[in-house]
Amino acid sequence: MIQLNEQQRMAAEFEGKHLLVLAGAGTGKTGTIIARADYLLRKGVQPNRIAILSFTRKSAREIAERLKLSAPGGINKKEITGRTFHSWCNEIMHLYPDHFPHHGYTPLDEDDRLSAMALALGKNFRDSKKEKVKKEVVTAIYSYAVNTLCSLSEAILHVRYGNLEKEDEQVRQYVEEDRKLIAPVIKKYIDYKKERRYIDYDDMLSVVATQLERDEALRDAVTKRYRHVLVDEMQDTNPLQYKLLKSFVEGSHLFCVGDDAQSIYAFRGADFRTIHSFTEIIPRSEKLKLLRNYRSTQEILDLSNWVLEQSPLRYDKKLEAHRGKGEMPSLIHVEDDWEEADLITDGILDRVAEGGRYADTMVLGRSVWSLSKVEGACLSKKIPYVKYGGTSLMQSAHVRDVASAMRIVANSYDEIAWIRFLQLWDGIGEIKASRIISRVITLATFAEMISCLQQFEGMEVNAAIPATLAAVREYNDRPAQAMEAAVKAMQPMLEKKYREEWTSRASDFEVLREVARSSGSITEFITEYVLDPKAETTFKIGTKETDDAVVLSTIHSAKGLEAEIVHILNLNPASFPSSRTILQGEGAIEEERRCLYVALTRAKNSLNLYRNVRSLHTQYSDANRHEQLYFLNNLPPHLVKILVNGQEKKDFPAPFNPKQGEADFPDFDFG
DNA sequence: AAAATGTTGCTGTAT
DNA sequence: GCAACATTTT
Repeated sequence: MIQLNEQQRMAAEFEGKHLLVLAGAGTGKTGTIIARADYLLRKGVQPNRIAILSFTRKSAREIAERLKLSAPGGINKKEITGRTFHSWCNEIMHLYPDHFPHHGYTPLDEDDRLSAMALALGKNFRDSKKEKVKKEVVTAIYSYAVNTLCSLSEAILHVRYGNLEKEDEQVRQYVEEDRKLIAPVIKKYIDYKKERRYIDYDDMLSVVATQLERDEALRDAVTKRYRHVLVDEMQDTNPLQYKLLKSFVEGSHLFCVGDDAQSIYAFRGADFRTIHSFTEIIPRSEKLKLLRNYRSTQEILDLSNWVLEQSPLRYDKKLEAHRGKGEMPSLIHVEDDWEEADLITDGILDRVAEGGRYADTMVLGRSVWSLSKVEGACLSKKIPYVKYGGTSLMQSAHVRDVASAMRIVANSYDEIAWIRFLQLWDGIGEIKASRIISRVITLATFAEMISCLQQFEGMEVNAAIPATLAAVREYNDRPAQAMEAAVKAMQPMLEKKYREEWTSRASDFEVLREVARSSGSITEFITEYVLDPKAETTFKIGTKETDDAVVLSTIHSAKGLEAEIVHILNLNPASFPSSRTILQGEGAIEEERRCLYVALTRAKNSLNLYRNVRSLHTQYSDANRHEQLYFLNNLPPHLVKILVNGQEKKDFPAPFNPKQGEADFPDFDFG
């Protein structure tokens, strides 16, 4: 059994219909979800009747693992799963295939979705101002509209003109003109998906949410199946996910846990204010608060509270440390990213030399590549680490190459896979590939396709192309072998393409084969892998497997985690908030502030912030504005210890602020 | 004309 | 690590 305080126990053993638990950082949110699931299991609820939902794969996995440790004996622990909203929707489609024509479609990951949108856009798409519109922007607009259930105009206004005055006549005109141009493009993208049997991430939620709302029989069946729906990080629910949950209000029990101050997914359409109105919107629901922080020392919470107080928004939150006083957080002045990485990794080595663990330290960055210098320093100093967030194996070129052959076998309409697969072969480029695709993609059966490729009229087609596909097809029900066949057949080209890198890249397929082994078909493997591509990279010391490793993570992926020592990279003006955010208006800036708050509240004992001289200004934007908005402006001196070159100082060295016309780099000896 | 190779610049956070 | 663009080779 799990140790709980009075409030946590009340939540876990709640006997009413629906419950919302409002809980600040470190008050045991995840623990309460686990305790709730544990309580239900002990009461005899079958594990597959409980859906535990989260927004990131990592926290979903974390919950499942912790629950397995505490779960009572006599139950099948394999059936305990924590899942993302997306994988849950995929499961529902899988369980009730008759209600979903999209069942078995090829899921598009973010890169594929952009490729599909590029095809819909055509080259050189320009808006009414004759500016080139990027596929990324149109995709963001469409995604925002789907996730927030809003109109295309509202989405355009939010994504493209978020910082401008909504009521302005000129702005309205821009939006209207954009809408006229973009609407047909989006229609084309939607038609294209249907034609090619594609389903993107947003569709997975949208299809299931809509079908559940419409189809009473289905809703009955699904709510009977999932009696208890437990939602972690409720503040990150967007309107589409909320719509999905509403189908469960009548037949199931909702148990939601959240914290408005930790909402950092507004970019995905989340609105933390929905948790404020939870009890009004959901009938027969109650609210509970968890107040006491068990994680951090008071000094860490004082700084976190202060950051939140600077916001014009009111979060009605002041965390108090159950643990009492500790060490003061440090704000450390560094010259550049390399010094930053060096200081942090040296600190890790010192601690380990004194008998500490690698796993005591967590390094947080705003983006994945902000972690790269620290990663490099870990590699060169032989520090074991796990890196969360960022590109998974599936996004790396060699895996996509091999997967393309498997995808064609799974879904012969998959044009994006065809393009990639064909261009791997000698002498086939964009033009020849599209010629082949246009003929092959209309054929009804796999056999016809193969024979068409074998005797292709008007062009010499390498016989190895149909041979490869036929070989992969042999193992349709054994994805691990299918992958092996694909790698074998494609090896000569892959070796040529990746040259001396090939040996190290080839070892990735061994890892992937293990994953593939648990899937029953190629289609299933592709779907599961897109939904959970195991994005973490682990560095081991020698060949020894170790679970003691430094954690490198984005702030987003670190939500729900904690560590003794936390380092936060690049806490400079121009980074917090970033120049990009400043252009997006106040909402984005406030989200950025919450992001910082999430990062600060991960620390248990030691919190180290780095202020990096080199990134104090960027070439794009107005340094004054950055200075003005910097989240650590007017930081009261009693909250942090300022360190410059290891010495405690009263203040920072003067910010490096070049006058106009002056070189914007520090003195450098060119001799 | 099409493919292959080289270069530059840029990347938010997640599913 | 890759996409978009530029240049060289087939």
